[in-house]
Amino acid sequence: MPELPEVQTIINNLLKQKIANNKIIGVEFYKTKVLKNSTPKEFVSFLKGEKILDIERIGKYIIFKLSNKKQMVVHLRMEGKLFYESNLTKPDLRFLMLSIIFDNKHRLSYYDMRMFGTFHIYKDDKYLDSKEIKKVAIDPLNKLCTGKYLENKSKKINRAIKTVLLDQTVVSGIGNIYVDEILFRCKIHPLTKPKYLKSQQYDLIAKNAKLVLKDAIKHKGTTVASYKFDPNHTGGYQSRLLVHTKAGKPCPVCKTIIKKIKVNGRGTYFCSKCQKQVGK
DNA sequence: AGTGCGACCCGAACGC
DNA sequence: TGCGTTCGGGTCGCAC
Repeated sequence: MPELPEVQTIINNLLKQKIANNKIIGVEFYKTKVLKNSTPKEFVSFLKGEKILDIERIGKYIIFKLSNKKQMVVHLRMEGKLFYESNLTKPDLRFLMLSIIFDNKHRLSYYDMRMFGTFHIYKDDKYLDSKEIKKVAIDPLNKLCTGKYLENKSKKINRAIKTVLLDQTVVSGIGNIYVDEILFRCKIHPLTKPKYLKSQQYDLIAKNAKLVLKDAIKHKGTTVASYKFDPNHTGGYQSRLLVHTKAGKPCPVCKTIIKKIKVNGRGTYFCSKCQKQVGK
């Protein structure tokens, strides 16, 4: 699932392919369900004639900065894919939602098996006031995302620490894969309530979040289901996962068999020996 | 205000 | 083999 490292990799890859500064000449629609605040007609007239100047990330949202102070905000949810390509990606054709066509004959195509992704369009930086972007808390890679910050933000929440770290209004960009990896490295049980965690454990969460997420970006994200950052490339971080998807396998630290439980409905992997639950 | 949970969606995985 | 059922994932919105 695209989380912070996957979204960042997709952006890096689009910019590397020099998507910027080509003029948009049209849009082909195959399904229109992903358009959230425009009709297809409005969407195409909004984009036509504009250029993508830059691409940024806010949490798991992708912000396309367009000419004439326009912005297109995309969220991939679980299965969304953005490919900059000269031809449509054949095996994925049945999941093709739309293609934005450029004057160099290339296209930015959106594929989504689940049709869960979202496209919003805004002018004059109004995306910053939109309800989806306003909710996004500090980025875990930000220097200001410290143990102290996480502690202050979490301590009044009476939910499992895993659920808290997945809450995008607490800290943004972390999803179900990386939260398991971060908590394992911190030796914190995913069901632990924030009030039972010490300040130094919050410091550890802040530190390991940066470490894991940066390392995952370095390896171009994690492919456990279908994530690809372009039609021919999957991520590489799956080979570095320590607990996520490892149920039944030995813990890389103590050889105890990794368990899988549900936390707030999410599949959760952890080592019951390394990650002891404190309090209830 | 904080919390819990169903809805969204449908291919893949699973069970019989 | 082939059918039906369940699962999962991020986020929203509603009920308590």
